[in-house]
Amino acid sequence: MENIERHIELLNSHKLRKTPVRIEVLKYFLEKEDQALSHQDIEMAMDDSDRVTLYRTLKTFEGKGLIHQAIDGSGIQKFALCDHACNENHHFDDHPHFRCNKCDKTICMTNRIQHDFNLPSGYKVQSAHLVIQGLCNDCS
Amino acid sequence: MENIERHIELLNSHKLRKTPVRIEVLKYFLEKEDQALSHQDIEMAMDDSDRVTLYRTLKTFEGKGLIHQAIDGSGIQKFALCDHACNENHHFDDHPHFRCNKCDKTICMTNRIQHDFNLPSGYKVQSAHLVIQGLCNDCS
DNA sequence: CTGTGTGCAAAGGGTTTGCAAGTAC
DNA sequence: GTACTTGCAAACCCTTTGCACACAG
Repeated sequence: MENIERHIELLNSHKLRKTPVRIEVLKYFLEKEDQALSHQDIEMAMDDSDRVTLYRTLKTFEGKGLIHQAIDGSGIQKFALCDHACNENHHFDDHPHFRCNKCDKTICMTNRIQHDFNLPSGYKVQSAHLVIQGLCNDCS
Repeated sequence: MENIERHIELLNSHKLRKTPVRIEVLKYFLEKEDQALSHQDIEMAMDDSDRVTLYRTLKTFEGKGLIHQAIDGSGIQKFALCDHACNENHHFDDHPHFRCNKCDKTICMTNRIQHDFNLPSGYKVQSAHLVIQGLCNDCS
């Protein structure tokens, strides 16, 4: 499919109405595909749109498995596009996130996190998140 | 030194006044030594004490290198006691944190995080945090 | 005694809720 | 037409700031 139509495909496949706000938000995520975006990042990129609507849009997207929260140590909620394997029941976002300490950009990395932690007995692993902080190539 | 006097030792060595609030907060951290505690956790454990004072106490402790923020993916700030090697200039908290998805308890693990990430060129690592989520021994 | 810490009140900022009007399908 | 979405206002946190009084050293 054409990249220009991916947002339509994604909304369809997740059974979401194709409203102007959702299209605009999703297009922005696709444009910044490897990045995790904060509410503020997105809000600034939108034409006008209401803050509240954006909160609800993100919550809806998250609930439908279109985006997931990325842990990056900034203390701020950030969201990133899920990959194709995700749906509303299962998220597979076990890749590391790199956050730049200078420009605060957060990038989703592609390698998988190794799950061989030696936990005390009785502990069960369900997911793991690796956050790497440092300087990105623009800032180093 | 006696364990019962560790809070006094710690306040002395970090050049902090031994006020009742600080002693009570620090005692609680020592009691929960391997855990990362939220503001709320601590507030509930205090006898009465003011919310604002607790914010300031935690900020002071963090500034002096007595505690550090732990990233656990809960979205809430949590703090854990620094180990002996930490001071106001350097924190060495590169151990994984385990958060229980059921009881929300966060535990500091003892093993070190491996720093052999293969980052794209131009990227510089300054710190890394590993968050493991699942069920703790009480909840599994 | 002096500088720091505490507690109260109030301000600030981000997030959520309620509701009426608008829109996708 | 119906159910979902949007935008505005207001409520609701949590966190920070200002200031006068209290207290550690």
